[in-house]
Order: sequence, then C-alpha cells, then structure tokens
Amino acid sequence: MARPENTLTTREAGRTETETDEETEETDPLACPECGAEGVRDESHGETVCTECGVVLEDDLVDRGPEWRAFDASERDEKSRVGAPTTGMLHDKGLSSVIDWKDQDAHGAALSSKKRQEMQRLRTWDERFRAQSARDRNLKQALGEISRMASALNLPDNVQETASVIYRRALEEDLLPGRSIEAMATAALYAAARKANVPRSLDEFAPVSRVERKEYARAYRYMNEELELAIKPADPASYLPRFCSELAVDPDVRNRARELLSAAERSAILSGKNPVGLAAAAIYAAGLLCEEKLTQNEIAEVADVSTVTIRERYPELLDAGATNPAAAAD
DNA sequence: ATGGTTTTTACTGCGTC
DNA sequence: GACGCGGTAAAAACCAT
Repeated sequence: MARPENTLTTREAGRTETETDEETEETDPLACPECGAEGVRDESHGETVCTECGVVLEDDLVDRGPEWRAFDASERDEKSRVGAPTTGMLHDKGLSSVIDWKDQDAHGAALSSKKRQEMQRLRTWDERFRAQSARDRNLKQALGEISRMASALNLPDNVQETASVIYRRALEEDLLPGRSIEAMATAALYAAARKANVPRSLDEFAPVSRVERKEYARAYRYMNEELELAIKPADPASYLPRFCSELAVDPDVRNRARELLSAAERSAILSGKNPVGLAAAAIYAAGLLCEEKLTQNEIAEVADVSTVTIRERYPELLDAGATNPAAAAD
C-alpha cells in the first residue's frame, strides 16, 4: 500500500517540467489554451481554472504565507494569522514560579484570614494562567504542523484556518489526552480539507504526517464523533479536478466524468464505495467514451487506488450513465 | 468479537503493438 | 517480450452490530 516513492513531489504526468522557473513568474492571468479565456484563481481549491471550459490551468499553488511559528525575538503581531493572539505574556517556558500552598508569609508567620482568602484567589488564577500557557504551547506546535502539512499537500489557507479552529475545539474539549498532538493535528487538517470540499484521501497524509496512518485515522474518527463535525461523505466529483489536471486530460473527459458521477448518484450506486475509486473509475469511463486513451494504470497511479477497483467500478458507472442520460444541469 | 462488504494483492490468460 | 485489460481467489481493511 504505502508506495515507496514520494507521490507528492513527483507530479509530472506528461507536462513540461517547470523546475527552475517557479518563482520568476508571478501574477499573470494564465490564458486557457482551449478557448482563450483567462483563468481564474480559485484559492479555495488551490487551482487556477478557466472561466469558460473549466480546465485546470495550474494546480500546484504553493502556500507562500509565513509559518505561524516565528521565533524572532520581536514577535510581530501579524504572525498570528491563525491561532491564539500572542500577548507576549503567556509563554513562561516552564520557568515561572508557583504560589506556595502554605498559608504563611515569608517569615513563617500565619496569615490573617483576609490574607488567606486573597492568596487562595491568587493561587486559583495562577493555576488558570499555567493551564492556559500549556495549552497555548500545545496549540502553537499543532498549528505549526498543520501549516507544514497543508503546504505540502497544496491545501489553501482557508482549509488551514478551518483546521486550526477544529484543533482548538478539540483542545478545549480535552480530547487530547491519550492522543498525540501530531495525530490530532493531522486529523484536524484532514477533516478541514473534507469540509472545504478539497478532500485529500487518508493515504495522502501518510507521507507528510509524522505519525502512522492508523493513528491519525483513529484520531479523526474520535474527533468527528466528539465534536460532531458532521462531515458529509466526500463527493467523488471533488477529486476530479485534481486527478484530471494531473493526468493532463482533455476537459471533455473531465466533464464527462462529472456527468457519469452525477448520473450514478441518482442511481444510488455510490454509497459505501470509496469515493476516490469512483472518481478514478469515472475518469477511465469518460476516457473510453471520449476516445482518449487513458490506461487504468496511470489513473490508478494518480488516484492511488488499484486497477482492480477501477475495473470493478467503471462498468457500473457506464451503466448508470446510459440508463440515466445526461444531467439536466448543463 | 463478529460478520458482511469493499479493496488490495498476486496471479492468470488473452490480444496487440 | 512488454503492455493493456479482464478475470479470479485469498488476504486485508473497513464498518456496523
């Protein structure tokens, strides 16, 4: 299952290598090779798509935003793009003192009852402060991880922010004990990506997360349960743009695949099936219909499913597409 | 824990380039 | 011969109970 090569960095799929000139070109509105219309940058999907025909012109938009974690001595305010506001008061680095529990003054003399009450209050606040601080460090580390992974997976900013909100909720509801920060951070990001309709499969997190797939998968389930995130099952169609542009296929194929999927949705073929596999099969089926030669193998490669799965699914999709002719949504 | 479903792995034969 | 494709059986993974 875990394939040895890093699938993240090796996205070529037939397109020309653009290794050296990545930073040189900046904000030029790419023109669509098909219809000439200009592309529109779709931040939430991390892609640039053509307004006319929907071709993905560019999809590896890199998040060049600053890392949340900035260790500069001069802590800037703008660095907290996400997460807790930095007040500069919180991070005691574990060195702060604790208010003693003994009701004595510095000379060992007992305190008056009024003083005692006052000290009690101070202790309470000291505790709260301490807890707050530990929490903040936790959050900080998690957000750093989320940012790193989001960037590696080409997930846009808003997903990152959603992830941090989710993580913060998990933290507030004490879901962390017994689970690693890493696992929860990964789970939060996974959830956020799905919520934003730019899903990445669980497997895709394996190379970028620092914990085992099993671990963050479990963290996700737990979190989903406890926080009642109400995440709908991933829509297979939401994988299409990414896969299609990675395969550099004709936009026709992509649209065809989308139609097949919505037809299949009506026929209720989809439930219980792996959405990634369905998307892959839809692309293959669409390739057949459009007479564009796409092998099961190359699709299986980019989608990270087996060819068997594609074989298993695509006849069903063709079936549904035939009996349930084109969606009226054109 | 258990059983049912889906996916994967590994192996097969067949046809084509 | 390599490759694409389809079929299969057994193992693994997943999910609800």
